[in-house]
Amino acid sequence: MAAKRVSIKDIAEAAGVSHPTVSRALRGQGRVAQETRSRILALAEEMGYTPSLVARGLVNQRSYSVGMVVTTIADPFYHDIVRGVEDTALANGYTLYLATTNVDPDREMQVVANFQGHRVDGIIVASSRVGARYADLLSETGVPIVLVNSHADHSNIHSIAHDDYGGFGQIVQHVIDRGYGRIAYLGNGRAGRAEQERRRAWRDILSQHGHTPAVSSVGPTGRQLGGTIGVQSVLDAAAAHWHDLPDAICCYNDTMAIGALKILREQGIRVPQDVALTGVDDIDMSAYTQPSLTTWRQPRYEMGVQAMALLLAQVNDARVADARVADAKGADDPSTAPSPMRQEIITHGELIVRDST
Amino acid sequence: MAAKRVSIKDIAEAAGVSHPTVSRALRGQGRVAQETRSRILALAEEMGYTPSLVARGLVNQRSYSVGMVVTTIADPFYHDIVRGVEDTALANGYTLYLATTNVDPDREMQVVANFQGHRVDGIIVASSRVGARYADLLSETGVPIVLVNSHADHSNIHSIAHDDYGGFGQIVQHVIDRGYGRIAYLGNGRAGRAEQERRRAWRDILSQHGHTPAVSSVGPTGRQLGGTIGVQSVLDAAAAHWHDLPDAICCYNDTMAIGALKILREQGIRVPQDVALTGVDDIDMSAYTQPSLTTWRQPRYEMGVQAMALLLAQVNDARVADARVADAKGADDPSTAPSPMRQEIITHGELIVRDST
DNA sequence: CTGTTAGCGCCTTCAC
DNA sequence: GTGAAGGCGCTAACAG
Repeated sequence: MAAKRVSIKDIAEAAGVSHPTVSRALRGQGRVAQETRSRILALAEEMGYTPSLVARGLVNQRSYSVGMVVTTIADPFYHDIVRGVEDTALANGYTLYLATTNVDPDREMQVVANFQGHRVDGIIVASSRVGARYADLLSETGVPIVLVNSHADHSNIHSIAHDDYGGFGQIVQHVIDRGYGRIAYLGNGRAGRAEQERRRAWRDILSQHGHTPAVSSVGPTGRQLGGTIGVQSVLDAAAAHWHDLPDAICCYNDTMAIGALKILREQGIRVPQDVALTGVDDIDMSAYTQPSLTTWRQPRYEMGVQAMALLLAQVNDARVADARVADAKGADDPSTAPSPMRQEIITHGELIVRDST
Repeated sequence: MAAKRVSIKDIAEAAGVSHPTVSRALRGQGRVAQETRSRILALAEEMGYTPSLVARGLVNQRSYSVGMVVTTIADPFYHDIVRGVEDTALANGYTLYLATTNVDPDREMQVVANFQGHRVDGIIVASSRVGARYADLLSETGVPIVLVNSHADHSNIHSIAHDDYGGFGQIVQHVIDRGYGRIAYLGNGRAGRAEQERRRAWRDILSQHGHTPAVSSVGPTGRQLGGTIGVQSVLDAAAAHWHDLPDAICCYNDTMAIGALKILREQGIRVPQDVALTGVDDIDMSAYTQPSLTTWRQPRYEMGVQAMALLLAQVNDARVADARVADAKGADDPSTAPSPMRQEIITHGELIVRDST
């Protein structure tokens, strides 16, 4: 039933001109008589014309779309990143393909293959583990790539990350400043780089202050359930090592801390009187828990914006490079080859002190 | 630098055959000699060929992509819906464009325009208010549409919704069964159909039991902050009407209930001893609050799956219809016109009783 | 079984 | 200023 989509040919016919003229008029490029143009524009409007980005993409060799892969959108950490990416994409005329993978390698492959099939102009991977793991695969597709909170040594893969080491260090420092001595770490067994950085920060800061980073554990996931399971291990380890409760537990993220909070409550352990607790991410919920959570806030939205900006820069660079290659065809001077300097942006967050410490 | 993308022409040349043959071999359609085919397949693999869905889409008049618009992915309610849609899309060879709009009409328009530009094969709108509002706009694009938790009277717009009236009724019934008498409702001033249904259920069930649905209010948003602000209004209204606290407050959703919980706690009001509290959605967090939240769980993932299934059915129907029209060109018998019966699927959830009642 | 021709909707030279 | 070709990568007819 759907009325046949109107094309520039239809408009051309209706206006009594040729398609190229319509094309020029619509895009405001090339010379077109003022009168002709306005007539065409009116006609296009009236006929309900929408340019086909797929046809346009075919000739221009760009799809005006980018693919984004995240592990899961259920993790509040990614919400703002996606928002930042989306807003920036939209503002630049790009539409966003979004795919979630749950750290499933097969799914990841399929998704990237899909993106390639659709000839996305770039891919953003926000997935603390998968990104690094599939860097090779991603890199050989030839599509510009930006990694969020992950990194790879490939020269054509840029990245934007948060200073997890510094941030978590400040949390641990804060806890020490508050006077807590026996400080445990509850990590996320499923995370990659971020987990390593945070654990390392915990160890280093503690050592610098003469404390022993002896008690730590990991939960099976970075979600509430992972927190409940992990905190029990921490308590057990603390009992074994200190024959007592820890003074504080620094968690991988807020969500795990909230899981931990539940277990502590159930065991009659008061926070922060008996045990202090911290998270990371400053998710919405952290201000509403009982007690509210001391945490660390990354500039997530900005990270998303910058990730997309970085991608756009690459896309445009690639086009410039292509043009250059095309111009210089035959005369292949290696010095004209594009030099894609790998760029890595590091962002910094801020400490949010609440009632749990 | 990116090596020129390999096309079927390149493969054809390498294999010493023509492109159409390569095309046939790759798709396993039409007759191709066993030997030729395997040679082509090997070559394609070796040369790293990926079919261009944009070129294919241009000739087939389908993009193998669908657009999904949600108000925000920060609302846990949408996570599973998106997952369901995405999984189903992927399983059927579709890739998903995702756009968030924050109930902003302009944004909504721009996003839909983008989708049209990319010639998506269908659009899913999960946005309790916007969907209904822009039904006209959406409908005239001629693209198959499925509304989630919203509805429109256009014959070509299908929808899938949850039985909010029945579900919320069961929550209220549960609260009554628990013996609470003065039952207030805390709504979401930003929501559309769902808000109306839930409020109506609250009113009806109360009336049926001889209670007066006198005290209610709305928060400015459906998030925690909306809950904090809204619950204060409810308390004020209760004080004015009953000169006392309400016995129970039924909230629009879990997130608002969590906001409310914080205010109640700050005012020394115990849940559920002084006031019982309920939410809707059964978000992850609801099992981890203090006390844990009695709530209602919709089959969200299934809703997403069905929404996509409904869309696929429409897409295929449309194609069948197009074919029929093409066959019958000239002989325009109105009885051969496709009859798109509007389909509306209603799903049902389940009550989750926890400690807040 | 395979090659030729044509065209999806658009843009980009190039003549006129 | 405008129109006439040609082609992006692929598929759908038809020949052979």
